[in-house]
Amino acid sequence: MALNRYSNADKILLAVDSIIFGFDKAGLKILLIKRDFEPELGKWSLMGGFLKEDENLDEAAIRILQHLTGLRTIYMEQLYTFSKVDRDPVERTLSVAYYALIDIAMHDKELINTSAQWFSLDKAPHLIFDHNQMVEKAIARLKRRALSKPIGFELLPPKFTMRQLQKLYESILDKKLDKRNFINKINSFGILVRLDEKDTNASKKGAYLYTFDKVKYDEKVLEGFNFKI
Amino acid sequence: MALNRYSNADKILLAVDSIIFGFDKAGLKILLIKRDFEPELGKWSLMGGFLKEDENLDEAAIRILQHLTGLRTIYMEQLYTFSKVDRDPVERTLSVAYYALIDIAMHDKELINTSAQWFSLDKAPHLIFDHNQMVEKAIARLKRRALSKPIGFELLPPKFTMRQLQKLYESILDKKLDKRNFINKINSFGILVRLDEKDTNASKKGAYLYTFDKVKYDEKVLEGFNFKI
DNA sequence: TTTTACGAGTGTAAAAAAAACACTTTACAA
DNA sequence: TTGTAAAGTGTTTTTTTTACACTCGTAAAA
Repeated sequence: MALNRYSNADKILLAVDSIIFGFDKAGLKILLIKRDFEPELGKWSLMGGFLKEDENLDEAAIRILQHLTGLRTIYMEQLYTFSKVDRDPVERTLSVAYYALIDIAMHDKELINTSAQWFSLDKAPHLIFDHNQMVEKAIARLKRRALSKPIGFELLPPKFTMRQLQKLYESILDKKLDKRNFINKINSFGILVRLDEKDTNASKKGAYLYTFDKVKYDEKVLEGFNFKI
Repeated sequence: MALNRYSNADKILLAVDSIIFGFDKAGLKILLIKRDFEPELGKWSLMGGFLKEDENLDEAAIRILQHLTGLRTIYMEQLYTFSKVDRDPVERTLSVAYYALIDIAMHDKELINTSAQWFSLDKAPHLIFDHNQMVEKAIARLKRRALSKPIGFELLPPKFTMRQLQKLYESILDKKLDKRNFINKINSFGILVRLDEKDTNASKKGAYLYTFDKVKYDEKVLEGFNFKI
């Protein structure tokens, strides 16, 4: 009886596809790869691979990303499982989408796959299968996340200016923010530490550098906040 | 090459398990079933079954629920995919969890499976496998949902009193609310229509009955709101 | 050497939203 | 007629959010 229940059931291929968000001076970007195998050879796609019998999904997502790009990302989170019957023309395949956050400048040297490329969100090409839908869902999730938890630790360099953090929020929320209100709000969370150093890349006067107070940052990640701005 | 990519990959069993939330006078409940097959025969479990080759996950979730309980639910939503390698002792199985919302009184007659039973959240038994973890995640999701979108259409009878709606929010958020503030807030969304009828079940004076203005309700589901209360 | 240009930094007042709060009404039952 | 139990109803206070403009410091250009 037990064996029947299980043995009657269909076994199915499981893909894991990841939306890799990166951030640099120019804004928020996603990492795409040019497919080097059929079907859809030469088309752009998310980073993806198949789940193995002996690993869980989180492990697969990390393994695939590492293998395809060399990147060891800091933050990955499961997004949604896509299951349309004909989503993959070759064979019935479900795909569990993950999204990841990384600081582009920091990890650029790790990138080993030359067919991988960063695209800003508005200039990204059409993707294979249902990957565009996955990206949309990831953007929506990232937006919600940015409003309810601190974000940036994974996307910014270890030291960053207030304007970089503001720009990050602006690219995620796709909306200009008032700089005074932004600073006041961020400071009210107590997750930043202002250093005595300044960054003079972007201005002659120089801008204070900040780091995250990781303890308070992690507290806020757990408890959440209301970033209504 | 193409065939290789796919044919090297492992195929895996996919379960679909559903957390069914129901609401009645006594509060928020979940529907559990006593397993009638091994392993874990006789233990309590979520409603579950296996995904078939020719259906997508949403379809499977609906089919399984209908088959096990007779219930035709109004609202189902994918929650998360659980993938620990040894989560099912019989065989490697992934499970995609769904959660559903239904009005208990309305659908009680549909319930055909006598081993299915409603439990209030705090009195629910230990469940098999990782099902308790699924329930926790579903409760957290439902809470977030209640704060960002109207909820209740699927859980309440067609006509309901303001106190029933408040009680629903209170059981989801697990927190007492002030009745005047609640009414003011709900009214500000404009999703309710007050009828001339009164319900005298709970009080001698009788309480006004309301219905949802489905058009405005659906608008608010789409645009979301901030129910900070 | 003075002027210009550019981003950095800073605080307050007005408006909106949320929270706190208590008494009256109704109708049935005792 | 009196007691009881739930329904209904607004205002004030507090908190949060928004709007808004000038000075500072430095490097480059005049």
